[in-house]
Order: sequence, then C-alpha cells, then structure tokens
Amino acid sequence: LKLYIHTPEGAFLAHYSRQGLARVNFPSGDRSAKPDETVGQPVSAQVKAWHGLTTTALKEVLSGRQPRKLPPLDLSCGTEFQRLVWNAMLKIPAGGTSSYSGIAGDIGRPKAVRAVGGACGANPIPVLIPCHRVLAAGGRLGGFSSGLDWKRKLLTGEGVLFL
DNA sequence: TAACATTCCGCGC
DNA sequence: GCGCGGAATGTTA
Repeated sequence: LKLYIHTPEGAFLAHYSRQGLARVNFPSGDRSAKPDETVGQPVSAQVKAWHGLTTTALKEVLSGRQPRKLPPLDLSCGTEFQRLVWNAMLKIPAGGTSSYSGIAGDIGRPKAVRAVGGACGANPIPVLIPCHRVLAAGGRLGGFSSGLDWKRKLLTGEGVLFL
C-alpha cells in the first residue's frame, strides 16, 4: 500500500505493510505528483494514523529537527545483521553523526565496517532511519546510494559539518 | 564467488 | 600533508 508524502523537497513515497512502515522512496524526479494517494485500495484507519506519523516525522527530519514519534517500522525485509545496523542508526540524534566503524563497534562486530556500509545502502527507510548521518573515517562524507546530494543536503540541514 | 556507501598503512611527492 | 595503491575484512545475492 503506497501513499505519497508531499514536502518542499518533492514527493516521497511511503509503503505500508500489515506491520507498519516498510519502505520510503525519495522523490523520483517524475512529476506524477498527485494529491496525496496512489495505488487505490481502501486505506484503513490504522494506516492513516501511521501515515500521519510518517508525514510529520519526515518533515521534521527534513527541517533538521528530531522527530517526536515514529510509526511502527516493518524491518522484516532485512537480515538479522541489517536490522542490527538499522537499529543502531536509529539511535543517532538529529545533528549527530556516527561512522561506519562506529556503528560496527556499536553492534559488536568491530571488523564488519565494510558490511555496515552495505547495510546502510540496503536501508529501506532512508531519512527516518538516518543512514545519512553515517560518515566515513576522518569526517569524510562516504557514500550514499540515493545520491550524495541528498546526503549533503540532509546533513547541512541538521547543521553537521563534514569534509 | 564477486561485489561493495571501509579502513589502515606505506610510499612518493 | 595529501593522494594513491593494495591488503584485510564481513555480509549478501
């Protein structure tokens, strides 16, 4: 079940499962900007409530603030390792940062730095799961699957400095 | 098995 | 100090 979220940065697309928010896509460039819904289907009250939370949280992060409340997240698409990484990233506050090696240490696999990078790239809910706050060693920017411009923009909005 | 959103170390400039 | 090359390394499809 997919619903759009309109923001000043474009229309994000949120996917909901029975369990909660399962995925968020960045604005895809195409201007199929419809009001606030897409692939039909009756929207349950449950999902409407989740979508409200998602929308609010997304806008908060986009404006550099710490979200008050997140909808339930459905991370069942990930492996156990990936969920460890994603949960670790959720603990990074707005305006804060970590590093690939920092996350690796947090989850008790200090040598899995490279694999952490892979898990970041597999993050199904960017922005809300702040993969953009993970920098490379030495404060260097590192990578970003959805485009480094997004990473730079999000970090700058949160007042974070990087090389 | 190959492919990575890494990191560390050693060189040469 | 900075950039480049290469090795070590864990996870995934």
